[in-house]
Amino acid sequence: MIKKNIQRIIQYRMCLLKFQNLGFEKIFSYTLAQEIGVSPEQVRKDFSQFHLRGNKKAGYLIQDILDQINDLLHKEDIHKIIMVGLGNIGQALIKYKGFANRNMQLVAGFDIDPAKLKKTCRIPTFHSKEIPAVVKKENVRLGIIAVPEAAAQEACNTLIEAGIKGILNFAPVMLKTPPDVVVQNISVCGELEALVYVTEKDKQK
Amino acid sequence: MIKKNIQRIIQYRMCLLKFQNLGFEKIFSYTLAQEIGVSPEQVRKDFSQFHLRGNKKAGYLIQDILDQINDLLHKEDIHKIIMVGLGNIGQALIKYKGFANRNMQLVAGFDIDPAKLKKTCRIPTFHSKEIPAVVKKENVRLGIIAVPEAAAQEACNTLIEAGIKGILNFAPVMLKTPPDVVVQNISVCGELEALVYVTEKDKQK
DNA sequence: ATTAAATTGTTAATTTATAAACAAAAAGAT
DNA sequence: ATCTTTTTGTTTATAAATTAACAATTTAAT
Ligand SMILES: NC(=O)c1ccc[n+]([C@@H]2O[C@H](COP(=O)([O-])OP(=O)(O)OC[C@H]3O[C@@H](n4cnc5c(N)ncnc54)[C@H](O)[C@@H]3O)[C@@H](O)[C@H]2O)c1
Ligand SMILES: NC(=O)c1ccc[n+]([C@@H]2O[C@H](COP(=O)([O-])OP(=O)(O)OC[C@H]3O[C@@H](n4cnc5c(N)ncnc54)[C@H](O)[C@@H]3O)[C@@H](O)[C@H]2O)c1
Repeated sequence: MIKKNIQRIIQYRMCLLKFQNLGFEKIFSYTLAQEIGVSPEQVRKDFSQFHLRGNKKAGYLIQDILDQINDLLHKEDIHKIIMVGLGNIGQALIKYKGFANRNMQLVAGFDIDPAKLKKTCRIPTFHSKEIPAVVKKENVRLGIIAVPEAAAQEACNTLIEAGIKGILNFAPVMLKTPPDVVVQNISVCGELEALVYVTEKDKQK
Repeated sequence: MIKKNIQRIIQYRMCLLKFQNLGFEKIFSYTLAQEIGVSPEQVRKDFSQFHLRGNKKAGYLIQDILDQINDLLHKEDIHKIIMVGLGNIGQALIKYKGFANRNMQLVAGFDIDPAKLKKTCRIPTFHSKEIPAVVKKENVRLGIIAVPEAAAQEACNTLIEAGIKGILNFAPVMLKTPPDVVVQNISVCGELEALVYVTEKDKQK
């Protein structure tokens, strides 16, 4: 549902950061293309569509492109996220150190199981009934659903009701949402099934 | 890289199982379409491409279509998976109960940190140097990478060398692989960044 | 028995995405 | 100063994916 070109822009950004950390100031479409596994034409087309300009014969100025991509992706802000479900996946995400340097911040976790709320934790945790209050107080727009399949739609409804506009869903169900609420699904088993399909097909050749 | 139609077939399967558990024997393209958020024409087109036939005016026989999709997805076999990296994500996956009923089985976990290998665990764990031996002995074709970014390509190379053909990668890097080894990336931050982009764009309207 | 309604499955049209082609500009070489 | 090479950026072409159209068939209704 989300356009492919913006997804690649997100990848280019990571790649540009990598090369910048390696000490480079400029980069060619060819290099970026190789890194993320597309054609150089694709890179130039994507850049063109987002008005990211380089220099003939001299490639792209990494800092310049990064500044503009950061603008596009609203990297001037820190994006607050709440998480519903503090089980296996929930705990793993809470412990994850990688959010900060992508300007993401898990501001609170929620569960209905009092045992899960007792654990000391890097972020404040509350009973799910507190979701509307916290979302309003912290002005949060993004939520992660990490509850069992059976509870996912209900959790989703609560998030929508509270004013969340983007949901990352780990539960293996398609959530029903109004048009102004966007869902991205992460399906570990689904991806593995797709891998089985393609690798078994390759085998036959 | 993996075709969209097969990814939807995987979704249809989950949906068919759901309706079967609800007691239904037949289903219409319209219902499936609504459930996974596509048009009925898309469902019929996908089914047509995989030779999944229904009955005019009577829809699709759930059991029949399931049997055929199960064939397509090689659901007659249990697919063995190994995992490299037993940190936050690795532990969450090991504890995950949902693999079994999708015919997936985590058969071993690997790490280089002896502390991680000491923990008692639902599956056997080994030092990473044992990867080739285990892959060969168990005849594993799928691997999950859940190591830090800096170690991901090395882990990937080890898996490839050992004979793994499909890799699910949680590290935020694009892995370099030969053409016969397929990678699926799971990028939590990337998905969140995409959500920020679309939800902020919606806001402007 | 005929007609109407519903639903599939295929074909055609449209849209979107990717790839190819190439002109324009810049840098460097002769 | 002129020519060659490199690389961008746009335009054109091709391919892939989605949507629309509609004939064919089945069921049910009159
Ligand atoms: N763990 C994994 O590796 C993994 C992999 C793929 C998919 N998933 C999916 O992610 C989701 C979470 O998986 P998990 O392994 O962390 O499960 P889990 O059972 O460990 O955790 C689920 C948590 O949600 C809480 N919960 C239940 N109902 C709730 C509600 N209505 N409101 C708030 N909290 C509620 C439970 O108390 C529990 O703490 C599941 O849908 C699962 O299918 C998990
Ligand atoms: N935890 C999350 O929620 C989360 C979210 C998004 C992405 N990721 C990505 O997933 C990966 C794992 O994240 P994590 O939070 O589980 O990290 P972690 O640090 O908790 O775990 C990484 C594990 O890998 C092991 N390891 C390091 N080098 C290794 C090697 N060469 N061979 C085998 N094992 C090795 C470490 O000993 C450690 O146990 C990272 O790349 C991270 O960026 C994690």
